[in-house]
Amino acid sequence: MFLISNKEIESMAYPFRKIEKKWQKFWDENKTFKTEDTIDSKKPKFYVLDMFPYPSGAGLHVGHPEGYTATDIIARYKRMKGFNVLHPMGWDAFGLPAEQYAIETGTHPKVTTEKNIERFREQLKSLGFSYDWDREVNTTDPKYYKWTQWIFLQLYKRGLAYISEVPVNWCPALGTVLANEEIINGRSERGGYPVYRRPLRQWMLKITAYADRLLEDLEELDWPESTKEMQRNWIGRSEGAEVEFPVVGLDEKIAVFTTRPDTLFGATYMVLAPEHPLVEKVTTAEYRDQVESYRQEASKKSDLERTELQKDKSGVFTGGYAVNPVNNEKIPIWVADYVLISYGTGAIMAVPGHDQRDYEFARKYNLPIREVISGGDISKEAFEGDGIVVNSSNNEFSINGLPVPEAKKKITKWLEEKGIGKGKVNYKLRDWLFSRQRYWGEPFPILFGEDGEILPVPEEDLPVELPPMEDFKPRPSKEDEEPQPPLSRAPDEWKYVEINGKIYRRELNTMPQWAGSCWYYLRYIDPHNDEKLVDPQKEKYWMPVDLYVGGAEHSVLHLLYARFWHKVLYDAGVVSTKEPFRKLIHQGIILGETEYTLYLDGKNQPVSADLVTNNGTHKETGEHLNTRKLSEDEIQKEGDYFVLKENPEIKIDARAFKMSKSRGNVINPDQIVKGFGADSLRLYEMFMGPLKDMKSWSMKGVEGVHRFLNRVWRLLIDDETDTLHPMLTDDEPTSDQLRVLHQTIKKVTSDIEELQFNTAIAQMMIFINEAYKWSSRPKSVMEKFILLLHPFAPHICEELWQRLGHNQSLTFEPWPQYNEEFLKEDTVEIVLQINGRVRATMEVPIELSKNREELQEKALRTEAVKKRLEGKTIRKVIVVPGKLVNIVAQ
RNA sequence: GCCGAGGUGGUGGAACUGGCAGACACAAGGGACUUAAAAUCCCUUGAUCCUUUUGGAUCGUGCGGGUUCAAGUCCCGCCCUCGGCACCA
Repeated sequence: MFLISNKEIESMAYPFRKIEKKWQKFWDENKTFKTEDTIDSKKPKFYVLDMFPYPSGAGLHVGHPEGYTATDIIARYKRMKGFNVLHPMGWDAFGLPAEQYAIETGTHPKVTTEKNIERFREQLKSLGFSYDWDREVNTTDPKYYKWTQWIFLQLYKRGLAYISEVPVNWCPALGTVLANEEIINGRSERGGYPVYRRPLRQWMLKITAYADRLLEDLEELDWPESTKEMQRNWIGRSEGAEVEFPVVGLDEKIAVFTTRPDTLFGATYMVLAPEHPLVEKVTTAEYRDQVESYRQEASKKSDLERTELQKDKSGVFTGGYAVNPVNNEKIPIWVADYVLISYGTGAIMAVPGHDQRDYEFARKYNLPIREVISGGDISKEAFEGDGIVVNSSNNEFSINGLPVPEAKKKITKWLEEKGIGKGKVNYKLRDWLFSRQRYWGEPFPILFGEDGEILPVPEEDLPVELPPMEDFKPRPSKEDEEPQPPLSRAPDEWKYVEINGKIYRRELNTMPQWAGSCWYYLRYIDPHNDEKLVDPQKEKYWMPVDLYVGGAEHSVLHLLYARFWHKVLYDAGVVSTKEPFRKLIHQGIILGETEYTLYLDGKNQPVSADLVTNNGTHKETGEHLNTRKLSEDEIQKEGDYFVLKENPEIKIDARAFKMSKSRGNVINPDQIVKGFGADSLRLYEMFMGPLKDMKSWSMKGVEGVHRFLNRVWRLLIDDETDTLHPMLTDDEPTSDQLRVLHQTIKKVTSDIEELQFNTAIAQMMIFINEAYKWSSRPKSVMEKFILLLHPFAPHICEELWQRLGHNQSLTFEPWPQYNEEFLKEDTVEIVLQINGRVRATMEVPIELSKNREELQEKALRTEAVKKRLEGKTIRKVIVVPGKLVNIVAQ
């Protein structure tokens, strides 16, 4: 066995460790990337922003540098293009992730947060990102959250922040309430704990007041269509009517919202949500017990259970009746949890003939089903499509014979005239639940008097600092107890404030994680301003953000909240743009290496993958199967599947998985930087595939780009002497050399503009492959190439630039321009097709390739073509100048 | 179920407004250098078939149709994967 040591591998590679340290130190000491505070308004600006990270205890993972490298390439490129570039970084350090980590490790969040930030900063610096570190922000810094609190006060002043006792999503395991957006399938997004509904007094932000503007202004944004669509769905605007149904025997009316007022005559019963306040009044003595127990039952269910059981609708009759105002029909009132208290009015008119949910319910409980729109077959299913209205008239009014859209208009107008209803717009979007029963968040700048008076903390007293507390942990509370936030255990000096002889108590809840990240992009513009959130002159110059890169998981939460706050600040005159982020890109997630998995049964016999369910059990026997990872030489491809080499009957599962600790497929960037260098990591992350796509990691791929950088190095540096390579010359470049160079300039430039970094790198590889064939390496050509490579692999380029005799960083060197003259080739290859199939090619001088007649003639004179055309009649000849000649013959 | 994105060699991926499918890289195979290995350099590499060779033929971008001189790209119908939403009245 011949083993080689790491030392030896190192000696073969270019000295990336030395180089990267050297230039990181240089950039740091010289503040190379500092964006001047005084604005040079003669220069065009470019604001390129990353979604700032939660400094988690796990440190950076390979997903972070993906987006960060992309933005760094843009930042470095734009600087060379003469732009004034703002490229900052900071920390989203409040909130659940940081706090959970603190709880798990039993250390105070302030301590862990500081430590984690330290580590993140070091890791980011080790990757050579060109951030202006003088603008670093930290959401947990009182100087920062002073302004988060200030924004809250603006919201409060405008009536956009209010306290309300509403049913909230209570997560006992986390000891806090959560926003709707933080719940996935009835479980907390963080940790996956069950969530229950319970009423609590909470701060709410009136995002619904901005629903229309949030929807409309999406139009002008250069964002992924899928993200815009998600926000549209989340806002969920629907037009319809609100109609009032009087309750029989009571002086009460039940208001319902419907998008189908045209089906009013088909309403045969009503349903109230279990939480609806009128349930008690409507319920008759006879039905009280069952209604009560149904409500009890429903309230105990978590959201998860309520949605999981959705297939089987349940409900109970209240004994009460309402009157359908269009036909004075007496219809029964039911309670069912398929009606949600939080949408519309919490009550519906049920039209089983034309709504599938009502249909199922009516079928189950034998309620009448009536057709009022023709076109379907309501004996089989509800007809929800457009049709012609039938059976819909009373003595003074009819919509019979009208198509659905017209019927809607007509009946809405009539309802308004009669005062029994009106046109209405409803949103799925609900007000933003803004309180958390947690320690690690911004305190609210709010005081309560003994009489319940709400007193905002005066602006000059901001920030309200978080009190230092040893015991910061949330207390999971019992279901029936009022939750006690950690701040309730704060010292009395903090909790109570005396103003004009009156004692006030501070708000004890804290703000949610999203508060600090809603506006951080503004603070970067003017990070040290103690007088203002941001100086208006600077804001006007830098906003909006020109490019924002971050994960698609923030499509709704962060990006919707930030837009909301931005619009409020716009109305308050703090910012000058309606929208914060002009262009948005989501980087795709990076999966672990592809794994080939073989399934084995209890007797250790292999089981073909098509017999295995998603949960890893046998489809036929239900047996839980073991797995074994296979190496690539144990498998082969057969048709669409991978199979076992030694037994091709057995199909193999070939998949890449999300990186996770438990799976053990997590790639740590530090380890890549150590083994191959930051430049290799950056280059590989960009070379993997299109930025937006999901892709899986490959160590071999990293080695590949590392080899490329080695080739770049050795093209310029003689390994033996560690000096400039003897083949470097001051010769005039040849036209061939200029052509490849200028093709590369052109391709790399346009690819960077379009964020297609993988193909830009491919072109640079082509250049290097070509350059190795040359007998001399003109310095002027090599220097241009180094400038092109620089945004991708800055360390190696700075070093080579310096060794080529420059004593300034290349950061502000002008970006190379390509010259169309050099791209021209003397001849062009023209493809000759016969009946659409390529049969030959011919070289023609460039000027001739534009001439249709000559091309056609020359093509027909070509031997190979003549041979093929023997005995055939030419029907047609298609000539595409500069490309091809296609001869159609029979 | 609904909405969005996507399916191209052994792998990751290229292909401008329809004009030589598979750039670039990885893997694999062969060769050079070396006592040997590593590193490096050169060559081959979609599949099947024909030919002694140079070379040639046929098929091939999820599946089935269509438009066109020409389709990965356009149109119609379907299948699958990923992401999101999901009693929203």
